[in-house]
Amino acid sequence: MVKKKNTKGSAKKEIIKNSAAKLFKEKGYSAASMRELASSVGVEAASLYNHINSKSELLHTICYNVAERFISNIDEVEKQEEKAIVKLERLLRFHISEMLDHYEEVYVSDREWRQLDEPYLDEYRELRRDYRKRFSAIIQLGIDEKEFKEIDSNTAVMIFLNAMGAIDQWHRIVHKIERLALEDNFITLLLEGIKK
Amino acid sequence: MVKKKNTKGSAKKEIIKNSAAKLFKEKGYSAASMRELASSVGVEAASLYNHINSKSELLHTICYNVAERFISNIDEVEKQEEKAIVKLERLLRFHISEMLDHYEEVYVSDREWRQLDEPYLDEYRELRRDYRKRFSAIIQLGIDEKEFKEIDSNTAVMIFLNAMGAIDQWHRIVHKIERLALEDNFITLLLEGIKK
DNA sequence: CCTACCGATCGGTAGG
DNA sequence: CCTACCGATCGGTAGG
Repeated sequence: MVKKKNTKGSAKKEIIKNSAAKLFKEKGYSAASMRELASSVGVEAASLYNHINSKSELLHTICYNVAERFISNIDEVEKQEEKAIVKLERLLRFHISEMLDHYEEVYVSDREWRQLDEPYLDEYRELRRDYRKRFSAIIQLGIDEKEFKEIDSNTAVMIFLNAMGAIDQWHRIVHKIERLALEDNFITLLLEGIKK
Repeated sequence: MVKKKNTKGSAKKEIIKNSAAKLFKEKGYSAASMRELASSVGVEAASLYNHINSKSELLHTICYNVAERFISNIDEVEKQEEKAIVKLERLLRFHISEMLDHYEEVYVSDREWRQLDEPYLDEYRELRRDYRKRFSAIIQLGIDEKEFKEIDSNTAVMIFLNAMGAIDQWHRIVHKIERLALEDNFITLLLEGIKK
Protein backbone atom coordinates (compact mmCIF):
# COMPACT_ATOMS: atom_id res chain seq x y z
CA MET A 1 0.00 0.00 0.00
CA VAL A 2 2.69 2.44 1.02
CA LYS A 3 4.90 1.23 -1.79
CA LYS A 4 2.18 1.72 -4.34
CA LYS A 5 1.57 5.26 -3.16
CA ASN A 6 5.24 6.19 -3.45
CA THR A 7 5.60 4.74 -6.90
CA LYS A 8 2.55 6.53 -8.12
CA GLY A 9 3.70 9.77 -6.50
CA SER A 10 7.12 9.86 -8.09
CA ALA A 11 5.80 8.84 -11.49
CA LYS A 12 3.54 11.87 -11.37
CA LYS A 13 6.43 14.03 -10.22
CA GLU A 14 8.39 12.86 -13.23
CA ILE A 15 5.54 13.76 -15.54
CA ILE A 16 5.35 17.21 -14.01
CA LYS A 17 9.09 17.72 -14.33
CA ASN A 18 9.07 16.72 -17.99
CA SER A 19 6.09 18.89 -18.79
CA ALA A 20 7.77 21.77 -17.01
CA ALA A 21 10.94 21.38 -19.05
CA LYS A 22 8.90 21.44 -22.24
CA LEU A 23 6.86 24.42 -21.15
CA PHE A 24 9.84 26.42 -19.84
CA LYS A 25 11.60 25.72 -23.11
CA GLU A 26 8.74 27.01 -25.21
CA LYS A 27 7.61 30.05 -23.25
CA GLY A 28 10.55 30.78 -20.99
CA TYR A 29 10.49 30.18 -17.23
CA SER A 30 9.00 33.53 -16.24
CA ALA A 31 6.33 33.62 -18.91
CA ALA A 32 5.21 30.07 -18.13
CA SER A 33 2.50 29.90 -15.48
CA MET A 34 1.75 27.11 -13.05
CA ARG A 35 -1.81 27.10 -14.37
CA GLU A 36 -0.54 26.31 -17.87
CA LEU A 37 1.72 23.63 -16.48
CA ALA A 38 -1.20 22.13 -14.54
CA SER A 39 -3.39 22.05 -17.60
CA SER A 40 -0.67 20.39 -19.66
CA VAL A 41 -0.46 17.71 -16.97
CA GLY A 42 -4.25 17.47 -16.76
CA VAL A 43 -4.95 18.72 -13.22
CA GLU A 44 -5.79 21.99 -11.45
CA ALA A 45 -2.94 24.27 -10.43
CA ALA A 46 -3.41 23.59 -6.73
CA SER A 47 -2.95 19.87 -7.26
CA LEU A 48 0.59 20.31 -8.53
CA TYR A 49 1.62 21.20 -5.01
CA ASN A 50 0.91 17.68 -3.76
CA HIS A 51 3.93 16.61 -5.82
CA ILE A 52 6.24 19.58 -5.87
CA ASN A 53 7.06 22.42 -3.50
CA SER A 54 7.34 25.39 -5.83
CA LYS A 55 7.86 26.61 -9.35
CA SER A 56 11.44 27.58 -8.58
CA GLU A 57 12.15 24.08 -7.31
CA LEU A 58 11.29 22.74 -10.77
CA LEU A 59 13.83 25.01 -12.42
CA HIS A 60 16.38 24.15 -9.76
CA THR A 61 15.94 20.41 -10.34
CA ILE A 62 16.29 20.78 -14.10
CA CYS A 63 19.40 22.96 -13.93
CA TYR A 64 21.22 20.92 -11.33
CA ASN A 65 20.49 17.59 -12.97
CA VAL A 66 22.07 18.81 -16.17
CA ALA A 67 25.04 20.37 -14.42
CA GLU A 68 25.73 17.16 -12.54
CA ARG A 69 25.95 15.12 -15.73
CA PHE A 70 28.26 17.59 -17.47
CA ILE A 71 30.54 17.86 -14.46
CA SER A 72 30.86 14.14 -13.99
CA ASN A 73 31.67 13.78 -17.68
CA ILE A 74 34.46 16.33 -17.61
CA ASP A 75 35.77 14.65 -14.45
CA GLU A 76 36.25 11.49 -16.47
CA VAL A 77 37.69 13.22 -19.49
CA GLU A 78 40.31 14.93 -17.37
CA LYS A 79 41.36 11.65 -15.79
CA GLN A 80 42.11 9.96 -19.10
CA GLU A 81 45.63 10.12 -20.45
CA GLU A 82 44.90 11.21 -23.97
CA LYS A 83 45.85 13.89 -26.42
CA ALA A 84 43.94 17.14 -26.19
CA ILE A 85 42.20 16.49 -29.48
CA VAL A 86 40.73 13.26 -28.14
CA LYS A 87 39.60 14.96 -24.95
CA LEU A 88 38.03 17.78 -26.88
CA GLU A 89 36.20 15.39 -29.15
CA ARG A 90 34.83 13.54 -26.12
CA LEU A 91 33.55 16.76 -24.58
CA LEU A 92 31.84 17.73 -27.80
CA ARG A 93 30.33 14.31 -28.47
CA PHE A 94 29.03 14.13 -24.92
CA HIS A 95 27.47 17.55 -25.27
CA ILE A 96 25.82 16.61 -28.56
CA SER A 97 24.37 13.41 -27.19
CA GLU A 98 23.07 15.24 -24.12
CA MET A 99 21.37 17.70 -26.45
CA LEU A 100 19.83 14.84 -28.38
CA ASP A 101 18.75 12.72 -25.42
CA HIS A 102 17.69 15.37 -22.91
CA TYR A 103 16.84 18.15 -25.26
CA GLU A 104 14.38 20.28 -23.27
CA GLU A 105 16.25 19.99 -20.00
CA VAL A 106 19.62 20.96 -21.43
CA TYR A 107 18.06 23.80 -23.36
CA VAL A 108 16.27 25.14 -20.28
CA SER A 109 19.30 24.80 -18.04
CA ASP A 110 21.34 26.78 -20.53
CA ARG A 111 18.90 29.60 -21.21
CA GLU A 112 16.85 29.95 -18.06
CA TRP A 113 19.37 29.40 -15.25
CA ARG A 114 19.45 33.17 -14.66
CA GLN A 115 15.95 32.83 -13.21
CA LEU A 116 17.23 30.71 -10.33
CA ASP A 117 16.81 32.23 -6.87
CA GLU A 118 19.74 33.08 -4.66
CA PRO A 119 21.81 31.45 -3.32
CA TYR A 120 21.51 28.99 -6.21
CA LEU A 121 21.92 31.64 -8.84
CA ASP A 122 25.38 32.53 -7.59
CA GLU A 123 26.31 28.92 -7.08
CA TYR A 124 25.18 27.98 -10.57
CA ARG A 125 27.10 30.84 -12.11
CA GLU A 126 30.15 29.43 -10.35
CA LEU A 127 29.48 25.91 -11.63
CA ARG A 128 29.27 27.22 -15.18
CA ARG A 129 32.42 29.26 -14.80
CA ASP A 130 34.23 26.27 -13.41
CA TYR A 131 33.18 24.05 -16.30
CA ARG A 132 34.36 26.63 -18.81
CA LYS A 133 37.70 26.97 -17.05
CA ARG A 134 38.32 23.25 -17.17
CA PHE A 135 37.23 23.10 -20.81
CA SER A 136 39.53 25.99 -21.56
CA ALA A 137 42.46 24.25 -19.86
CA ILE A 138 42.03 21.28 -22.16
CA ILE A 139 42.15 23.52 -25.19
CA GLN A 140 45.16 25.36 -23.83
CA LEU A 141 46.87 22.01 -23.42
CA GLY A 142 46.30 21.33 -27.11
CA ILE A 143 47.76 24.71 -28.02
CA ASP A 144 50.83 24.18 -25.85
CA GLU A 145 51.40 20.76 -27.38
CA LYS A 146 51.13 22.28 -30.88
CA GLU A 147 48.09 20.19 -31.68
CA PHE A 148 45.92 23.26 -32.02
CA LYS A 149 46.25 26.65 -33.64
CA GLU A 150 47.25 29.61 -31.52
CA ILE A 151 43.79 30.89 -30.76
CA ASP A 152 42.44 32.35 -27.55
CA SER A 153 41.31 29.32 -25.58
CA ASN A 154 38.52 31.15 -23.73
CA THR A 155 37.04 32.38 -26.97
CA ALA A 156 37.26 28.91 -28.44
CA VAL A 157 35.38 27.41 -25.50
CA MET A 158 32.58 29.89 -25.84
CA ILE A 159 32.31 29.26 -29.57
CA PHE A 160 32.11 25.52 -28.99
CA LEU A 161 29.58 25.75 -26.19
CA ASN A 162 27.37 28.18 -28.02
CA ALA A 163 27.57 26.20 -31.25
CA MET A 164 25.96 23.27 -29.43
CA GLY A 165 22.73 25.26 -29.27
CA ALA A 166 22.45 24.61 -33.01
CA ILE A 167 21.02 21.18 -32.29
CA ASP A 168 17.83 23.04 -31.48
CA GLN A 169 16.90 23.18 -35.15
CA TRP A 170 17.47 19.49 -35.64
CA HIS A 171 14.53 18.80 -33.36
CA ARG A 172 12.36 21.41 -35.02
CA ILE A 173 12.79 20.07 -38.53
CA VAL A 174 11.96 16.55 -37.30
CA HIS A 175 15.17 14.74 -38.04
CA LYS A 176 15.74 15.60 -41.65
CA ILE A 177 19.25 14.20 -41.29
CA GLU A 178 20.46 11.19 -39.33
CA ARG A 179 21.69 11.48 -35.80
CA LEU A 180 25.16 10.22 -36.66
CA ALA A 181 25.45 12.47 -39.69
CA LEU A 182 24.52 15.42 -37.54
CA GLU A 183 27.16 14.53 -34.98
CA ASP A 184 29.79 14.21 -37.71
CA ASN A 185 28.87 17.57 -39.20
CA PHE A 186 29.51 19.17 -35.84
CA ILE A 187 32.77 17.40 -35.25
CA THR A 188 34.03 18.18 -38.74
CA LEU A 189 33.18 21.85 -38.63
CA LEU A 190 34.40 22.48 -35.11
CA LEU A 191 37.39 20.17 -34.82
CA GLU A 192 38.85 20.86 -38.25
CA GLY A 193 38.85 24.54 -37.48
CA ILE A 194 41.02 24.21 -34.42
CA LYS A 195 43.50 21.62 -35.73
CA LYS A 196 46.87 22.88 -36.79
CA MET B 1 9.39 75.40 -28.99
CA VAL B 2 7.80 72.50 -30.79
CA LYS B 3 11.17 71.44 -32.11
CA LYS B 4 12.71 71.51 -28.66
CA LYS B 5 9.92 69.42 -27.25
CA ASN B 6 10.29 66.80 -29.96
CA THR B 7 14.03 66.60 -29.57
CA LYS B 8 13.76 66.23 -25.84
CA GLY B 9 11.01 63.66 -26.20
CA SER B 10 12.87 61.38 -28.54
CA ALA B 11 16.09 61.66 -26.56
CA LYS B 12 14.19 60.31 -23.56
CA LYS B 13 12.64 57.63 -25.69
CA GLU B 14 16.10 56.57 -26.75
CA ILE B 15 17.21 56.37 -23.13
CA ILE B 16 14.22 54.21 -22.28
CA LYS B 17 14.86 51.93 -25.24
CA ASN B 18 18.49 51.45 -24.29
CA SER B 19 17.68 50.81 -20.65
CA ALA B 20 15.04 48.34 -21.72
CA ALA B 21 17.51 46.43 -23.88
CA LYS B 22 19.93 46.22 -20.97
CA LEU B 23 17.22 45.15 -18.53
CA PHE B 24 15.63 42.61 -20.88
CA LYS B 25 19.08 41.18 -21.50
CA GLU B 26 19.83 40.74 -17.82
CA LYS B 27 16.51 39.50 -16.47
CA GLY B 28 14.69 38.35 -19.56
CA TYR B 29 11.71 40.17 -21.05
CA SER B 30 9.02 38.50 -18.94
CA ALA B 31 10.86 38.77 -15.65
CA ALA B 32 11.69 42.44 -16.19
CA SER B 33 9.03 44.79 -14.84
CA MET B 34 8.13 48.25 -16.02
CA ARG B 35 8.72 49.49 -12.47
CA GLU B 36 12.31 48.28 -12.63
CA LEU B 37 12.73 49.87 -16.02
CA ALA B 38 11.32 53.14 -14.71
CA SER B 39 13.64 53.16 -11.74
CA SER B 40 16.67 52.47 -13.97
CA VAL B 41 15.64 55.48 -16.04
CA GLY B 42 14.97 57.56 -12.92
CA VAL B 43 11.20 58.12 -13.13
CA GLU B 44 7.99 56.52 -11.86
CA ALA B 45 6.46 53.70 -13.88
CA ALA B 46 3.50 55.78 -15.03
CA SER B 47 5.81 58.38 -16.54
CA LEU B 48 7.25 55.91 -19.01
CA TYR B 49 3.95 55.96 -20.84
CA ASN B 50 4.44 59.56 -21.88
CA HIS B 51 7.19 58.27 -24.17
CA ILE B 52 6.20 54.76 -25.11
CA ASN B 53 2.93 52.93 -25.66
CA SER B 54 3.57 49.57 -24.05
CA LYS B 55 6.13 47.08 -22.83
CA SER B 56 5.59 44.89 -25.85
CA GLU B 57 6.27 47.84 -28.14
CA LEU B 58 9.76 48.09 -26.65
CA LEU B 59 10.52 44.47 -27.47
CA HIS B 60 9.04 44.90 -30.91
CA THR B 61 11.23 47.93 -31.64
CA ILE B 62 14.38 46.14 -30.49
CA CYS B 63 13.70 42.98 -32.48
CA TYR B 64 12.71 44.67 -35.71
CA ASN B 65 15.59 47.14 -35.65
CA VAL B 66 18.03 44.28 -35.46
CA ALA B 67 16.27 42.23 -38.11
CA GLU B 68 16.29 45.17 -40.50
CA ARG B 69 20.06 45.58 -40.27
CA PHE B 70 20.74 41.88 -40.78
CA ILE B 71 18.39 41.64 -43.72
CA SER B 72 19.81 44.67 -45.48
CA ASN B 73 23.30 43.28 -45.01
CA ILE B 74 22.48 39.92 -46.55
CA ASP B 75 20.75 41.79 -49.39
CA GLU B 76 24.08 43.41 -50.20
CA VAL B 77 26.12 40.26 -49.77
CA GLU B 78 23.90 38.38 -52.17
CA LYS B 79 24.24 41.10 -54.80
CA GLN B 80 28.02 40.96 -54.88
CA GLU B 81 29.70 38.69 -57.38
CA GLU B 82 32.13 36.92 -55.12
CA LYS B 83 33.13 33.44 -54.14
CA ALA B 84 31.08 31.78 -51.43
CA ILE B 85 33.96 31.96 -48.99
CA VAL B 86 34.09 35.75 -49.32
CA LYS B 87 30.33 36.03 -48.88
CA LEU B 88 30.42 33.81 -45.84
CA GLU B 89 33.22 35.82 -44.28
CA ARG B 90 31.23 39.01 -44.82
CA LEU B 91 28.18 37.56 -43.14
CA LEU B 92 30.22 36.45 -40.17
CA ARG B 93 32.16 39.69 -39.83
CA PHE B 94 28.98 41.70 -40.01
CA HIS B 95 27.40 39.55 -37.34
CA ILE B 96 30.42 39.93 -35.09
CA SER B 97 30.51 43.69 -35.44
CA GLU B 98 26.77 43.89 -34.74
CA MET B 99 27.34 41.90 -31.58
CA LEU B 100 30.12 44.26 -30.56
CA ASP B 101 28.38 47.51 -31.42
CA HIS B 102 24.77 46.75 -30.47
CA TYR B 103 25.37 44.07 -27.93
CA GLU B 104 22.25 44.21 -25.76
CA GLU B 105 19.85 44.71 -28.65
CA VAL B 106 21.18 41.84 -30.71
CA TYR B 107 21.25 39.60 -27.68
CA VAL B 108 17.66 40.45 -26.75
CA SER B 109 16.37 40.09 -30.29
CA ASP B 110 17.93 36.64 -30.49
CA ARG B 111 16.79 35.26 -27.14
CA GLU B 112 13.55 37.05 -26.37
CA TRP B 113 11.80 37.31 -29.74
CA ARG B 114 9.52 34.43 -28.68
CA GLN B 115 7.87 36.86 -26.28
CA LEU B 116 6.56 38.99 -29.16
CA ASP B 117 2.78 39.19 -29.49
CA GLU B 118 0.94 37.91 -32.51
CA PRO B 119 0.89 38.71 -35.36
CA TYR B 120 4.50 39.84 -34.94
CA LEU B 121 5.61 36.56 -33.43
CA ASP B 122 4.66 34.65 -36.56
CA GLU B 123 6.08 37.31 -38.82
CA TYR B 124 9.36 37.37 -36.92
CA ARG B 125 9.65 33.60 -37.06
CA GLU B 126 9.29 33.93 -40.80
CA LEU B 127 11.97 36.63 -41.00
CA ARG B 128 14.38 34.44 -39.11
CA ARG B 129 13.60 31.43 -41.25
CA ASP B 130 14.13 33.47 -44.37
CA TYR B 131 17.49 34.75 -43.19
CA ARG B 132 18.65 31.23 -42.41
CA LYS B 133 17.51 29.99 -45.82
CA ARG B 134 19.48 32.67 -47.62
CA PHE B 135 22.51 32.02 -45.44
CA SER B 136 22.18 28.33 -46.14
CA ALA B 137 22.00 28.95 -49.90
CA ILE B 138 25.35 30.75 -49.76
CA ILE B 139 26.93 27.81 -48.00
CA GLN B 140 25.37 25.38 -50.46
CA LEU B 141 26.88 27.42 -53.25
CA GLY B 142 30.30 26.95 -51.69
CA ILE B 143 29.73 23.22 -51.42
CA ASP B 144 28.60 22.96 -55.05
CA GLU B 145 31.63 24.93 -56.20
CA LYS B 146 33.89 22.58 -54.21
CA GLU B 147 35.07 25.43 -52.02
CA PHE B 148 33.58 23.85 -48.91
CA LYS B 149 33.44 20.40 -47.45
CA GLU B 150 30.37 18.27 -48.04
CA ILE B 151 28.53 19.13 -44.85
CA ASP B 152 24.84 19.72 -44.32
CA SER B 153 24.38 23.39 -45.10
CA ASN B 154 21.46 23.89 -42.69
CA THR B 155 23.43 22.45 -39.82
CA ALA B 156 26.40 24.64 -40.72
CA VAL B 157 24.25 27.78 -40.65
CA MET B 158 22.90 26.96 -37.22
CA ILE B 159 26.39 26.28 -35.90
CA PHE B 160 27.63 29.61 -37.24
CA LEU B 161 24.68 31.60 -35.96
CA ASN B 162 24.75 30.02 -32.54
CA ALA B 163 28.51 30.42 -32.27
CA MET B 164 28.06 34.18 -32.55
CA GLY B 165 26.47 34.15 -29.11
CA ALA B 166 29.97 33.50 -27.77
CA ILE B 167 30.72 37.20 -27.98
CA ASP B 168 28.61 37.49 -24.87
CA GLN B 169 31.60 36.52 -22.73
CA TRP B 170 33.86 39.09 -24.34
CA HIS B 171 31.73 41.83 -22.83
CA ARG B 172 31.58 40.16 -19.44
CA ILE B 173 35.33 39.80 -19.05
CA VAL B 174 35.75 43.45 -20.01
CA HIS B 175 37.77 43.15 -23.18
CA LYS B 176 40.59 40.91 -22.09
CA ILE B 177 41.51 40.54 -25.73
CA GLU B 178 41.43 43.08 -28.53
CA ARG B 179 38.45 43.49 -30.76
CA LEU B 180 40.34 42.57 -33.89
CA ALA B 181 41.98 39.57 -32.27
CA LEU B 182 38.56 38.39 -31.18
CA GLU B 183 37.20 38.73 -34.69
CA ASP B 184 40.13 36.79 -36.11
CA ASN B 185 39.69 34.00 -33.60
CA PHE B 186 36.14 33.59 -34.79
CA ILE B 187 37.00 33.65 -38.45
CA THR B 188 39.85 31.22 -38.02
CA LEU B 189 37.89 28.69 -36.04
CA LEU B 190 34.74 28.85 -38.13
CA LEU B 191 36.06 29.40 -41.64
CA GLU B 192 38.94 26.96 -41.46
CA GLY B 193 36.54 24.24 -40.39
CA ILE B 194 34.41 24.56 -43.47
CA LYS B 195 37.15 25.02 -46.08
CA LYS B 196 38.03 22.04 -48.17
C1' DC C 1 -7.31 15.86 -6.38
C1' DC C 2 -10.71 19.87 -6.17
C1' DT C 3 -13.03 24.55 -4.85
C1' DA C 4 -12.25 28.70 -2.97
C1' DC C 5 -9.41 32.11 -2.03
C1' DC C 6 -5.02 34.82 -0.28
C1' DG C 7 -1.66 38.79 -0.82
C1' DA C 8 1.56 40.46 -4.12
C1' DT C 9 2.66 42.20 -8.27
C1' DC C 10 1.90 43.02 -12.91
C1' DG C 11 0.99 46.44 -17.18
C1' DG C 12 -1.38 50.28 -17.80
C1' DT C 13 -4.81 54.59 -17.12
C1' DA C 14 -6.99 58.90 -15.11
C1' DG C 15 -6.39 63.18 -13.75
C1' DG C 16 -3.82 66.88 -12.51
C1' DC D 1 6.26 63.99 -14.46
C1' DC D 2 3.65 62.40 -10.19
C1' DT D 3 -0.08 60.21 -7.01
C1' DA D 4 -3.56 57.18 -6.89
C1' DC D 5 -5.55 53.42 -8.51
C1' DC D 6 -7.68 49.75 -11.98
C1' DG D 7 -8.52 44.76 -13.29
C1' DA D 8 -5.95 40.74 -14.31
C1' DT D 9 -2.99 37.33 -13.18
C1' DC D 10 0.52 35.39 -10.60
C1' DG D 11 2.47 31.58 -7.10
C1' DG D 12 0.82 29.39 -3.47
C1' DT D 13 -2.35 27.78 0.79
C1' DA D 14 -6.45 26.05 3.52
C1' DG D 15 -9.56 22.78 4.05
C1' DG D 16 -11.95 19.00 2.70
